[in-house]
Amino acid sequence: MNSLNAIRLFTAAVDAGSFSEVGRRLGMAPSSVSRQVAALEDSVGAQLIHRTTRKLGLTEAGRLYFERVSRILAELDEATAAVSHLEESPRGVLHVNGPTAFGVRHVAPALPDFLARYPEVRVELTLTDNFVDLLEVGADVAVRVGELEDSSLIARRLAPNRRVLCASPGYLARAGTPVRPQDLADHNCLVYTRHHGNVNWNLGGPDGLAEVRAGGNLRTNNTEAVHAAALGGLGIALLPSWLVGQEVQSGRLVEVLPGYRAAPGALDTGIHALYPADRHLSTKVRAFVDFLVERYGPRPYWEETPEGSAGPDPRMAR
Amino acid sequence: MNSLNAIRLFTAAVDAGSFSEVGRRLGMAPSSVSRQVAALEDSVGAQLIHRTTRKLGLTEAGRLYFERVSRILAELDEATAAVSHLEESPRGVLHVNGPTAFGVRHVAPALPDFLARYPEVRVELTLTDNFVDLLEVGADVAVRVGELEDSSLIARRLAPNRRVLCASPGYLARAGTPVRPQDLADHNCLVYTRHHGNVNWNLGGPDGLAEVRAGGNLRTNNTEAVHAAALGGLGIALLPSWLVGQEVQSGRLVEVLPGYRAAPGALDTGIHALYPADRHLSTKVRAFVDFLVERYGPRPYWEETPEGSAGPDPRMAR
DNA sequence: ATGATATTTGCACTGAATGCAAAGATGAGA
DNA sequence: TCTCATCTTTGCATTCAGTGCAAATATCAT
Repeated sequence: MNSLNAIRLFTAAVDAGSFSEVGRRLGMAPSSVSRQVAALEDSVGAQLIHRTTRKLGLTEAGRLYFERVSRILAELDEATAAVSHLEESPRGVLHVNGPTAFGVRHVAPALPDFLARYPEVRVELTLTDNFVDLLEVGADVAVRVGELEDSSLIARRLAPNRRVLCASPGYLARAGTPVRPQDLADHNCLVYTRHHGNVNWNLGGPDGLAEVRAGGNLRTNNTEAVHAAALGGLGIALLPSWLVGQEVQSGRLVEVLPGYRAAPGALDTGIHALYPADRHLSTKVRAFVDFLVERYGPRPYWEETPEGSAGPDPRMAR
Repeated sequence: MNSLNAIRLFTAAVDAGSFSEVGRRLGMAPSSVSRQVAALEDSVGAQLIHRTTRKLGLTEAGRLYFERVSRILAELDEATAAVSHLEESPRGVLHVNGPTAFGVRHVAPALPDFLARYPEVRVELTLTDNFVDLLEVGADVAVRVGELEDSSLIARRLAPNRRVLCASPGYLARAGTPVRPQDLADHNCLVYTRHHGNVNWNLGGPDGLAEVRAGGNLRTNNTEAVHAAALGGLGIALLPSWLVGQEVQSGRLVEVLPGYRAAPGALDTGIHALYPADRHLSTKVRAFVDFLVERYGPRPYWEETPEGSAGPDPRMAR
């Protein structure tokens, strides 16, 4: 098992023509150089350098070894430089993982700006709705909405995840607009069932928490289906603001009971970027997470209401 | 300055998929593997492997580094193997240096047998009459006749260097044959002058040393010239046996005062092979020197006389 | 839930690498 | 020819990196 340092000293000695000169250039004792080269010769089992007090001369074995090894050292340095280069600035392929609904609406639209800012980065975006192991899928960073599995990953908060009640103007015109949480019992509530059961909506408002039994003629485990049904005027839905915010702004949906929000629960811990807790966080991951934090900001664009501050204190949902 | 061992452990970890497995295969503690890889990551400045308690996953930097580095490691092992291979058996180029006269007569004629025995060796023979630095000319081994410069070289005795008196039959018929050393004063002595001066011949015989003033109408610093003159019948010469031995055997020259030899002096220390005093003597040099020792033997073929043991005890010249 | 196994870190220890000084060797120059 | 400067090598004490063990923490399978 020959040491890399010994090989470097050997080539340096060939270049310099003297062990002492190598010591001078590299700031070490000539005896150390001598011993390292001698150890290398022992390890390869052949004399590499003929030594005289005054001159060094390469053996045939030494000449052969030098030619091959000096090229190899250069390649090794090059490989190290290439890896270090990767971390000088955001560069290379960035694997991003996230849920489909959020990814389509708020990650993919952000990528043009991100890639414009970092031209040497290429993004591979994989959108999956089941929680995947970052290592399994080979992702560098994941965007997660809601629950954070406890793991060795680092979570950086990107935005709050607030759920609001909303319905289409058509439905409200037909069925009326609730003014108190209890009124929901008389409405067709479109229920997203994460797992079986749990059909109650916990709403927080000016007068504290109110648990409302939500029921109607649609229950599904797919948020998009709830969304589509609400847009179609089927009833009142409890949906995340990032999903309906812009439709509320455009008027295609109307916020119901605007003073009330889903009480913070497992689903409402916020939107986070997750990445491995490595000692060396790659610059491309850091750049991407920073970019998302900056883009969503403390108050994401999907939260903005046309009237200004119509909603309750946004800190409530934190 | 990254350690070669760390790189080997890194690639081993990628191959094995686990630090513990590497430890098991290489017989070391998993913690050592972990630390070496961590140190490598610090040295290149990038995370190479994502670690989980259960799985290892390559970073993009790690993938890039692994691809390049595993090939480089293979090349390095190959280079080491190539050098070691050189020393498994005599192989490669053997640079031989020697004096012209001896080389032409006794080294070059030996090479066919040597090369036949060691087919993988190629010989580069350089014959020079001035003493050269082995390192300067890049020689692996030198054959030297006579004086040995004191140096760090190892000298292995190949044969004695005896000088004998001889003349052509024609000269002796014309000028008579001396029977005592003192008779040489009346003969035309062909003098080889190593440096200026020193025209006396010190002869050893049955009755001890005899210093004879040698003089004649030819003095030269070239042994070959003396040789040619003696063959031409100009006079009596004191020449090394390796130069005239076979001509004495064939009768073209006749030994004069056969009981006397040049007394051992600087020129008569013998014929030696010189090679660097390296800790690793290359097999090709050892093979060549052994070959010459065996070929010349304790009594070189040029010393053999037709009558058997006509000359004095050959040990005298030692 | 529990057990087996994974990585990592603290800690003590061993061995390799280092620098310094001295010795031996060689070439240049007086 | 002698002396000096400089080179390589070796002995010796010291330092530091690398190692193994044990404990802590984390994850997957049962």
